Amino acid sequence: MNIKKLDLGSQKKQANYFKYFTHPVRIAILQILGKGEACVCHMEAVLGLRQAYLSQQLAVLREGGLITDRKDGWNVFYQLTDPQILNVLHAVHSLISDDLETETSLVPESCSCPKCAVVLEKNNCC
Amino acid sequence: MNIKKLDLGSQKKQANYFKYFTHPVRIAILQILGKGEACVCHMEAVLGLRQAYLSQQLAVLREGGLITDRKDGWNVFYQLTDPQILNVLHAVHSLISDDLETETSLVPESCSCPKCAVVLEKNNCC
DNA sequence: TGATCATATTCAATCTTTTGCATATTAATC
DNA sequence: GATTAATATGCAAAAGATTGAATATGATCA
Repeated sequence: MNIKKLDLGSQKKQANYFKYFTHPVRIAILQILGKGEACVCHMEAVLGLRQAYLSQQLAVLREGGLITDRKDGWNVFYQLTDPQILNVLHAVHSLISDDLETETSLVPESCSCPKCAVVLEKNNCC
Repeated sequence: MNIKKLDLGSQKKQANYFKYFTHPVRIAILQILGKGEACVCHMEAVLGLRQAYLSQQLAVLREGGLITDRKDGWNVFYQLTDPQILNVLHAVHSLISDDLETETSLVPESCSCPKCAVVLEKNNCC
């Protein structure tokens, strides 16, 4: 039997990329950004997590090139680098969802971040 | 600011599922099975990896429900539980491939496993 | 210029995954 | 029934990821 180890270069790249998706908070962040750009304080409100912790996970995604940031005064707004990232999430979701569970809404009861303030005024909904 | 931690149940499930994809050998296995069922000795020949090591990774995928096995005499043939698993691989591949790299062929120079023996006889190719 | 608000970084403890080695199981053949 | 071929399992050391606490940066406002 021919035992010659392939280098699996392409598979290594893919495996490494998948690591960005192996954390519930990172998935939640990507889902939020899938609906449009958001600042850290917004995610804080939506997810109910401490800022420092979110900032760590955002750094992981930023270093992986999945998200980019844009500074605007006090706030830093993040967005997806490539909307195709959502395809990855959808592929897994449709594979494992029992289609009975209601999708977590990811809508905060209140959010005082600059973006949401406007929306809340108009819609009474973030 | 409203700090009420969501449970992120759906995101946890997804994050856990992604863990099956974070290993180059597991990705290679899924790619091989994407082309049809295969026995362990075939993957051994294709990937040039030791049997015990492959068997460990197969156990991970089996326990995760991504693959199922079928015994046939000396051999155990594996196959994908759900062909949609390939969608996940494709979504990431199209996201990160520079489209210049040639896809690793995953074709062994020789393979004496029962299935390949037949193919090799006919095609001189596994 | 000093206080404050939003966000980022560092570091260490803990937990999980990976890897390699040795050994076990099971079905077929002699 | 002993042997062999194919595959599986258990365990421990090494490597990597997660988490939390403390602290740093940098823009704005008074």
